[in-house]
Parts: sequence; C-alpha cells; structure tokens
Amino acid sequence: MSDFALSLRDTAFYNTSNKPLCRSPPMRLSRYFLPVLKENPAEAQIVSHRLMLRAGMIKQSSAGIYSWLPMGFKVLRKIENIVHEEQMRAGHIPMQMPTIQSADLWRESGRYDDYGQEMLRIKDRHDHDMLFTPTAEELITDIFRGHVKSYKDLPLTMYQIQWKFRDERRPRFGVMRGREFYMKDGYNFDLTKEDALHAYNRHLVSYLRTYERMGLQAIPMRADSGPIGGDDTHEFLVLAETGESEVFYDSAVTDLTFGDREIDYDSVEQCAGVLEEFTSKYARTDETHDEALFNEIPEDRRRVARGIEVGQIFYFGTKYSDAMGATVQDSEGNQVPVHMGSHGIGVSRLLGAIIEASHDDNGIIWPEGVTPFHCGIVNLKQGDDAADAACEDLYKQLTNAGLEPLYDDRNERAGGKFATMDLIGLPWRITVGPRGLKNGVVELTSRKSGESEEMAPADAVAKIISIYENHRVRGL
RNA sequence: CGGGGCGUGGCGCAGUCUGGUAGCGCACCUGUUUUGGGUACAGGGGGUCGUGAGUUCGAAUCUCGCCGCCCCGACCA
Repeated sequence: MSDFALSLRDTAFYNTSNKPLCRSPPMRLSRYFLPVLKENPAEAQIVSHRLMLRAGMIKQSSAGIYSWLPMGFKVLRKIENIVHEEQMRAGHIPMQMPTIQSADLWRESGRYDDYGQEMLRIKDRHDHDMLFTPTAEELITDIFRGHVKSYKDLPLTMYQIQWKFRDERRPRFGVMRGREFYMKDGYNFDLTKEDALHAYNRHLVSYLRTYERMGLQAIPMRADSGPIGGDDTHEFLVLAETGESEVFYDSAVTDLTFGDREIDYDSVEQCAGVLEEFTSKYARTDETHDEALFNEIPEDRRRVARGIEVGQIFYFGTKYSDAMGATVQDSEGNQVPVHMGSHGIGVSRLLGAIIEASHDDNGIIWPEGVTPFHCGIVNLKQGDDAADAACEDLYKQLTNAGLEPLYDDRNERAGGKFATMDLIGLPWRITVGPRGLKNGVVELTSRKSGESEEMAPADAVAKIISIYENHRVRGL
C-alpha cells in the first residue's frame, strides 16, 4: 500500500496535504451547490444523461458541450486521479499539451485532410490555420523528434489528460458522446517492434486495473483502428444496453477479473501473460466480427450484446515517425524510426458508462472507488439538539479520518432528504434522528442493497472507514 | 449530412388549428402548520412566448427567413 499512498500525494492536485483545506469544507448541503431536478429534463433520453442532469452534475452549454457542476466535477476528478495513479504505477510520465494546435504539424502527417469535418478548424488573427485537437500524435512526435536522439533514451511513454474536441455531426447521450470531452491520451516510443508490443501489453494491463478500480468490467475486444491507423488495436467495452457498439463475445470473458494480483510492469512475460489471458477468448466489436470464428464457441457461451467504448490501445509502428522524421540512433550508429503506439481512456465518457452500469429507478449507485462523497449523513430533524449534535460529531469524525461525507443539514423533510440521497447515489448513508438516538443508535444504509443496520455512531464511523480502506481517491 | 420533431418563467407542460395582449404543476420567497420516505393551507415574486421581418386595428397564435435544441439513420473515443 505504500506506493499507493505516495502516488496519492502526487496526484492530489488540489489538496496536497492530508488534511481538509479549511476548518469547515463545503460538504454540508446547505452550503453546497447541488441543483437537483425533481423532473426529467426533456432533452435527455438515456438514463445516465438523465441522472447526471437530475443529480446536478452537469449542465448543457450547447450541443455536446457541458459545464461540470461541483458534484460532477468531483467525480470527474476522482476518475482522472485513478487514471493518473494507474498510469504512473505503470511507469508512464504525465505531461500536458495545448488544446489549440497549429495545422502545420497535421499537414506533415497528412491527417489535416484525412480527418475531415470532425476536426474543429479555427483561424487566428494572423489568418493562420489552427485546430482544436482531437488527439495529439503529431504534437508528441514533434516534441520527441526535437529532443530524443539516442536509443539509450528509450523506452519512453508519456501521457496527458486533457480536453479534446471532435465536432460530431450529432452529439448525443450526454457526456458519452459529447463534442468536447476529457481524455487520457498516451504515447509510447520504442526502439523495436518487440519493445513497442510490450508497451502495448503494459497498457492493456494498466487499463484493466484502472477500470476495475472504478467498479467497472471493461472487456478488451479486437477492434478497428480508424483514423489513428495501425495494425494492433483493442477497444475496452463496458457492457450496457445503451452502448453504441454491437459486441460479440464468449461469456467466459466476463468471468475474468484482475483482482489484487501483483504485476511487474517491466516484465515482458507477465504483461504478455495477462494479455493472453484476457484476449484469447473471442470478443469483438461489429467492426471486426467474424461469424465463423464466433460459431466455434460453444453455443451456450455465445453472447451478442451492446457495449460502451471507454478506451482503446493502438500499436501503429512507424506511421508517424516515418512521416515526421522521428528517428534515433541505434547502438550500431544507424538512424532508425521509432516504433510507436497510442492509448486512450475516455475520462468524461466514463461517468456516463459507470452510471449506465450502476443505477436503479431511484438514481445513481456510485461504486466506492469513484463516489463524489463517501457517505451521506441525513439529519431527520434539523434543529433537534441531540440530532444536530450527533450529525456534527459524525461529520467531524469522518472528515478527521480523511473521508468526505456529505451532510444534509437542510431544513427539509425526511422524505426529501432520502430522495436526494438516493438520486445522487452515495454508496452509504447514515441516518440520524431523535428516535434512534434515544437508544444510542443511528442507521447505516447501503445504497446498493437497500439494507439498513442500526448501530452506535462510533461503530458507523468505524465501518465507513474500513469500507474505504481500499478506495482512497481524492476529488475536490 | 438525410429524415422527423420541438423552442411559452429555473424544470415539466397547456394555450397555436379557430388572432383579442399568458396559464397550470414543480421549484423559489413570506407566514401558519407539519415533521422517521418528496405535509397541508394562505399570500407572493419571476416570462416583451428562440429571433428578424411581414400580414392585421390587434400576433405566443397566421406567412416567410434565420438561429438553437432533441430523436431516427449514416459516422465516431
């Protein structure tokens, strides 16, 4: 757990101490900004979009472009931080590139013309062609070729988490198919194809860990490379009825979990072993589906379903290094083009995918790894001295333990508070009322199972702390 | 981009066909009441009806243009 604690500190962008930033952080509903909607907005068709709007997480600004309201932003940051942690654990180096780039580099690779209308093109005041980046292969290759000259500097993998823009003809499904989206994009540079394939495998492993920490099962499926180009590529799909891709797979793949296994990311054998384990069973999207191969699966294990694409990894060899002259000198003095790959995780899209995979009629059910607040505290009788004091005490103990409770201290009726808590989907709720306090108990309720248990306040705190032992990710 | 639909207070909608100067529910404010799964009553604030032009004594309503948004399809992380 020690490396975990270290990486946590590295990625806690907005609070580098392990203490709350101020004496009274804004985690009381009376002071927070959580504009929940009682009714369904007419614009939202699918459940994740509807729930994100109703839970006050996002507000549409224009088609496919959203403001991230405080609670949505908090989840976005938690997902982002999990991605950072797992990337750094795999040895990849974080950096950041601009959102607006000159068209020149894109002309060099030939993609300025290939990309078509999806690319948002802009002119600056000097009449130069600029664009809002949909991805960053050209820019990273330009950085690489300017500074790396020797094979001794390889392997190298850098990544960023940055806003991207694709001018979709028809944005829809809320953040799942927006025009502006937040994405992790990483790029590996290696001397040989073998090295680059290890980078590919390493990314597959790190992605499996990443999704699992978010409470998701994302199945790697053989896919099509699209405008990125390249030979080897897998997409990671979360099964959901509302998914945009049709998928075909052997049901045995859904039994695979990554669990707590220790992985040495430098070990070629270990990474290749995981790839083999997770990709040997049939699992393909409609783009690469092969009916004959599919029919070789025992009939009772054949599955046709829909999936949400939450990530993709590519090995594309020397496509960009050839086009852009990214070479290094090898040990024999030859100039050789580097082998590259790129890898993406749709960070903002993941919010939609997680909600699609985890909700019920009453609202969202956050997995513990990404929940905006670790638990809710519902005061059933605001203004009652005993109830107020008990809630304050719970709030203090949980925040002192480094957790983020959301205390509903509004002067609302119990029903309204419960409905709000269910809608926003916090995994655990502590319910505090004068009646229970007379017997020295509060109620701890699981959002997922709906089961409640009465216990002393101190026991509830202890239980929440132990539940989150393995899910310490910071948000805002 | 092809096809369809919709723009009326923060949200959900009625009113448009048949022109007469805007209404309901939720939310919000005040008060009383109530309080363990969205209390009840009373009072109140907020909209030049997406936008521009036209027709008319008079336009949310009719005509034409424009803009925006949603859905289906094709396309995509």
